[in-house]
Order: sequence, then structure tokens, then C-alpha cells
Amino acid sequence: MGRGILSLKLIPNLKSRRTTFLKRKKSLMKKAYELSTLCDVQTCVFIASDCDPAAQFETWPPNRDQIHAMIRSYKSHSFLKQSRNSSYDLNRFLSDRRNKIVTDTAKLRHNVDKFKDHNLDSLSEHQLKDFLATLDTKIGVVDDMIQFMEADYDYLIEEVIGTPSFCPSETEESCEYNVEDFQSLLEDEFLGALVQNHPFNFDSELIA
Amino acid sequence: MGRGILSLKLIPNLKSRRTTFLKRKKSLMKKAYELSTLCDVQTCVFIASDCDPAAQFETWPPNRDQIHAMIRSYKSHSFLKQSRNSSYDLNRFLSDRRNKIVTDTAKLRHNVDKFKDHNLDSLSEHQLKDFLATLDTKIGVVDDMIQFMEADYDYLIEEVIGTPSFCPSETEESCEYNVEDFQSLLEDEFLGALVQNHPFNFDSELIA
DNA sequence: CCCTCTATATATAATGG
DNA sequence: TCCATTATATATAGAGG
Repeated sequence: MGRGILSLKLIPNLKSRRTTFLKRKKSLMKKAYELSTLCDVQTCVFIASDCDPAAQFETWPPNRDQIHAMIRSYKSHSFLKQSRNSSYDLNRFLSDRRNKIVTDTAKLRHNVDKFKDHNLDSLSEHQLKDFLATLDTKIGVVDDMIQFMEADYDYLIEEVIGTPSFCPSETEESCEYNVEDFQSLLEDEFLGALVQNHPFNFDSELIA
Repeated sequence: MGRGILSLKLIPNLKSRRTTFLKRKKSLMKKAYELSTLCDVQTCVFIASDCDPAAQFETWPPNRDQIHAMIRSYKSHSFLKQSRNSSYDLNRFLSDRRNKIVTDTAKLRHNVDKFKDHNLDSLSEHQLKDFLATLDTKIGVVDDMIQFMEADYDYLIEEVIGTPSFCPSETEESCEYNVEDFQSLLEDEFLGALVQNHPFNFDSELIA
């Protein structure tokens, strides 16, 4: 191109390569800007500029939040597409795990019910109180851990899928699933199962 | 451009817009391919093609794994860059939470130790056995939940940060942190704290 | 809708400062 | 190393099939 014809292989000369890289990077970004402006489509470019250690990545659009929004949008589409094709998808994964939790919880409830029928009078009040205090602390730690993980889940899920507000409603018609559906799926199947199960109220069940 | 000069605004005519979009999209992808081939740089483009409901997103490179690798690479750089600037970063977030877990666990251990000094003889063997069975089930459920969450964590963390293998070692010199450092950070500060704390061995402590 | 054609605008390789 | 120039290759807007 330009004055000489270039074959589409790695440019062997380092200097030429670098020059070409800088020129073409600039043009690619400009084209990305033009495409998105002229046609109002979400367009995103990243280039790993090894040449420039300070920048590492140059992107269009330069704003990080916009890039993240694009990534989330891409991921949610890509993920759902994959789910529909893959034989072992996230739906399956979550519902298998959920079933296990449900089964185990049922076993626990059964045992707790059995336990409630026993007479606790033979325990001294002090022993019972102490024991329950220990249990409370124990439960507290477990709750903290669960909250700890849930908070991070939210954070991680946000990173992976993003906020529902991004998905513009105008594309909903053509989109079999959207980000909101997917978030609900996760929340229903997964966090839902946790929230439902984790406040055990062990002590009140024990005392009742 | 081309035969007529176009101002850089949304093309009002829908037909022209669509035509222009298709032409420019093709060129942009071609340019991305050329850039990466000629200069051997990681280049990634996504375009949300609202026009084509089946495709939704067109990308260069078309291979999904390569796109994911690019996203992971971008995210790890972007994230670390942000961490260094932001006053409340992930390091802080993780270490605050870790401290809370450590404190709570210490409290628990203290209470368990206190409890061990008490005499359990006044509990009937049957009561004790039943109670421990209930506790076992309880712990089992909690362990399942924790494993459940850990597995998903791994999944989510993989989505967010990706595999260390992607980061080519030739750039390590110029890169203050790399993906491996970041993964270690997470594992040390966060999963580490969990793994360390979650096998409570409640029953054995109780019996010992 | 999707192609082709063609005039014109851009991009860019090579060159020289 | 980076900017300017220039000859040439590409990209593309608009028109027509």
C-alpha cells in the first residue's frame, strides 16, 4: 500500500514496523470513531501497544467505563450464545448445584425436627447458654463468610455481566435473552438458593 | 469521503447509514487484521451490529477464546492501573475483609476453648450423639455451600482475570504487575483466608 | 437487499529532513 | 526518533442494476 506494495506478513524491519504500527493504529482508532459516529453503533477497539510501556493498551472509546460496558455487553451475548449451544451450560451447572443444596437442607431440617422432640431439661442452663453462645459465634462467622462471599460475588458478577441498565431496550425484540434475564437467572438459581438457606436461625429452632 | 464529502454526524438516511455501516465495518475488520499481522500486536475489535439480529456482535479476531484472552489482558492492566490510582482499591477491600474474618475466627476459637473446659457428662449419650449428628449435617451443608461458592468463585475469577498463560513473558519487564501477581494477590488475600478458615472441624473440636 | 461502478477522499510506504 | 512530503494504494459515497 502507499508507495510500495506490502505483503500481509510481519514487517521484518523493526523501524518500519514501528512506524507502520503507529500510523495504522491512529487510523484504526479514527475509523472506529467515524463508524460509531456515522452509524450510531457500539464500536470498540483495543490495541496492545507493546511499543509504549506506559500505555499498554490503547482503546477506542478511550473512556474506561464505556469499554467496560462494551465488554459486558459482548460477554452477556457471547455467554448466552454459548449456553444455548453447549450441552453442559451454566443453567445446568447452577441447577445441579442448587439441587444438592436443597437436598442437603432438607436432610438438615429433618434432623433438626427430630432433635426438637428431645428433652433438653437434662442440660444445665449454664451449659445450654454457653453452648448456644458458641453456636452463635460459629453461625456468626459462617454468616460473615457468606456475606463476604456474596459481596464479592456481586462484585465479580458485576465484572462479568454488568449492570442491566446498559442493555438498550430497543434491541430487546431481536435478543432472545438480555442481560436482565441473565442476572435474574443467576440471582434466582444461585444467590436465591443461598439467601434462602443461609439464615439458619439455628438457635431459635433449637430453643423453640 | 468517496464521491461526496460526509460530515462526521449520524447519517440521517437509514438506507445510506446501513450501507455505509456494512462497508466500513468490513474495512475496519480488515484493517484490524492487517495491523495485527503486519506489526504482530494484539488487536481486538467488536462491533455491535444491531442491523443483524443473528450475529449481534462481530469481532476481530472472530475466535471467541482469543477475544476473551484480549479482554482478560485488558482488564488485568486496566484494573491494576486503577488500583494504583484509586484510594480504595481491591487490595484494601480484600485486606479489610480478611481482617474481619481473622478477628471473628479468633473470637470463635476463644469461645470453643472456653466450651471445651465444661463437663459434657450431664448430657445423655443419646442427646449428645443426636446433637452432634445435627451439627454434622449442619456443617455439611455449610461446607457444601462454601464449596459451591468457591467453585463459582473460581469460575468468576477466571472470567474476570483469566489464565496467567496469556500474559507473554516478553512484556514482563515493562509491566509493573502482571496477571500472575494479581492472581496470587487474590488467592493469598482472599481464597487463602477462606480455605484457611472454612474446614472448621467443629465436631472434633467439640469432642476433643 | 446486495452487487458493481466510478469519482473522489483517505491512508500509507517510502523517502528525506 | 519523530515530523513532512509525495506517489501510490485503498476506502468509500453515491448512483444504478
